[in-house]
Amino acid sequence: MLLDMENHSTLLLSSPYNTNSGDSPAACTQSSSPMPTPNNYGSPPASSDITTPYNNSVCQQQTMNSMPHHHQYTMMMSQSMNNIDNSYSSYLFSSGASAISGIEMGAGYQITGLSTSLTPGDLPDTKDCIEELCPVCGDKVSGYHYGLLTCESCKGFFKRTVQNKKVYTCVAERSCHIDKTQRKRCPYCRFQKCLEVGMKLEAVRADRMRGGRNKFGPMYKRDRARKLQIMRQRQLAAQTLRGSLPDGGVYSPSQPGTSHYPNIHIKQEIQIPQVSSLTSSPDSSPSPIAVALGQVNSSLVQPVSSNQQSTLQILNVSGAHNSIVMGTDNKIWGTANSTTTSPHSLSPKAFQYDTVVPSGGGNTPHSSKISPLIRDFVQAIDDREWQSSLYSLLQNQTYNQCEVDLFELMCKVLDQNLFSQVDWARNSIFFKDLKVDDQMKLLQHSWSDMLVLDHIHQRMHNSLPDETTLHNGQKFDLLSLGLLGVPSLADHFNDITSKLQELKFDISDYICIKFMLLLNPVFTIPDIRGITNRKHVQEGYEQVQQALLEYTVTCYPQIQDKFNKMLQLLPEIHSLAARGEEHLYIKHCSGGAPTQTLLMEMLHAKRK
DNA sequence: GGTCAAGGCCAA
DNA sequence: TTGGCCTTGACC
Repeated sequence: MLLDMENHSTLLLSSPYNTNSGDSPAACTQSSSPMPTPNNYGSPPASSDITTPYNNSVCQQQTMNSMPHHHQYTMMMSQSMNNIDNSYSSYLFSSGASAISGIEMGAGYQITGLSTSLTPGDLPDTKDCIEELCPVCGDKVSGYHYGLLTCESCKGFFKRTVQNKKVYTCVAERSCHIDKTQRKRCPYCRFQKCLEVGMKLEAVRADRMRGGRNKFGPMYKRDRARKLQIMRQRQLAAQTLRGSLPDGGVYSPSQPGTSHYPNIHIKQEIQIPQVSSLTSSPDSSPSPIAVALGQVNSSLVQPVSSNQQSTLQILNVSGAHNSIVMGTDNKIWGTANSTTTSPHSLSPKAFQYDTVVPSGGGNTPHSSKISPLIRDFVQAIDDREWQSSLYSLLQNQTYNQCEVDLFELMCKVLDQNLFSQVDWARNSIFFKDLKVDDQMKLLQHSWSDMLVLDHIHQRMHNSLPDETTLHNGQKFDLLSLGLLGVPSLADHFNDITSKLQELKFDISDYICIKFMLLLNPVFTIPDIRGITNRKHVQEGYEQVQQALLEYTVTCYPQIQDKFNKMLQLLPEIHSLAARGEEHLYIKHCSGGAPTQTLLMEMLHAKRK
């Protein structure tokens, strides 16, 4: 049963959304009745294990195309796609931990006061120097509410909506702009935005108990510490730059979006929302934008607790095509994919080296014989973040949706993976020492290869199934992520995977190959322009190459020439990735793919 | 005892 | 229904 739109026009006219703000008719209607079951509204049947009452919607068929795709992180793209270098550099420059060769006051921070002689000891607290804006409406934040910093108004709105199981309907395009003055006009879009930016349903207490703390307390604390650190770094950078100005100019915060410094972009945009919800913010499973902007230290990511796997319902385990339904916990897969024989195929994990070296027989080397380089690589892997982020995004994007555009959803997941990839690279040895321009060029030429490799890794070593059932009942083809949306590449993909399995491709192989893909463009594309520190890249590549060679010889003596056989598969991976890229590019040019994503920026960058 | 993120209250 | 302010109570 869909809400009758005509009947609701009456409600519409008497709605405060019409009168309180804005001068155009209200865009949405709402119902305060308890949320109906999905079947009441003809939604695709949901899994029986879905316990949340918020999976229902009274909306009409809603595709991702009609969803507000203006994820605010795209607002941070200071340049158009035709200016990929500057645009992408904004992500990298915004890193709190890495090079600050320019200052991009992103993440919604506003400097409201800058001392002219700051020292680490007298830097102001975050409260004194950061004024964040609500990621939902842009109003002033009043504190952490339901997972992230929001204003008091959106806090109350979110609480009422969840507590009272409100059901809203948008009578427009479900992409209503939400800001301080218009937030009342469309509660549907407002609530969608609340979810998009990362407000957490589970933070609203079912028992309505007052006071106390919830499980997010430590996350808020870390988030504060992180923001304070970023703020301090930016202030110090600003101070440095100020000292270099010929006129000794002083930054004036009174001019939004401007600066006296020609190369400093002081943005006064709203707080960067979380692309994914629920587990995404502020740090349990970082959103891609948070990751790419350097707001997240991956080491802070909370692991998915083991008991969260319990409600996973495996609907179908059949050969290589496992199918699962997302439970209400943070776990989406947990069954061994029968196509793999990896000993590490129980669940995504943070790898300890001793668990990933080949075992059994007399060929097992003591881990001390393994290169420290590889040991560090492996121990830095934490696939729980990847898993958690994926789940969060899929859950969030299908929350309260009858039907979503699966291709667009895939693009969003790829985009998120891309942000994670950028963060991984940016914190990686060799790469992190490069100038941002060099980093950009390397990533632009390797991102798709690495996405394909990552997917192979997730399937082989983490039992990623080929399909999952979304909360709204739709099936999502996880394998399409590895194929970059080209189903016809499945055979090629499986062929590569099979060859790697024959070579007993393991975690160490994976991470070394990934590094080699990242650093490889210098050699595969000798004329790549602008790499200023080719020597450093080359040295890094050769060190990883040597470490991998020694590793394969030491640990896999029974596999003849494993090293070279693996390298021979790289062109195949590249070929597959290139076809996927081409497909995505064509889709994008024909308007069939989301715009203003990092994914599309990357696609365009290579074609400049 | 202070902090602060929950829920509650109530005027608009 | 909204949103500012108040109360509560676990955690530090």
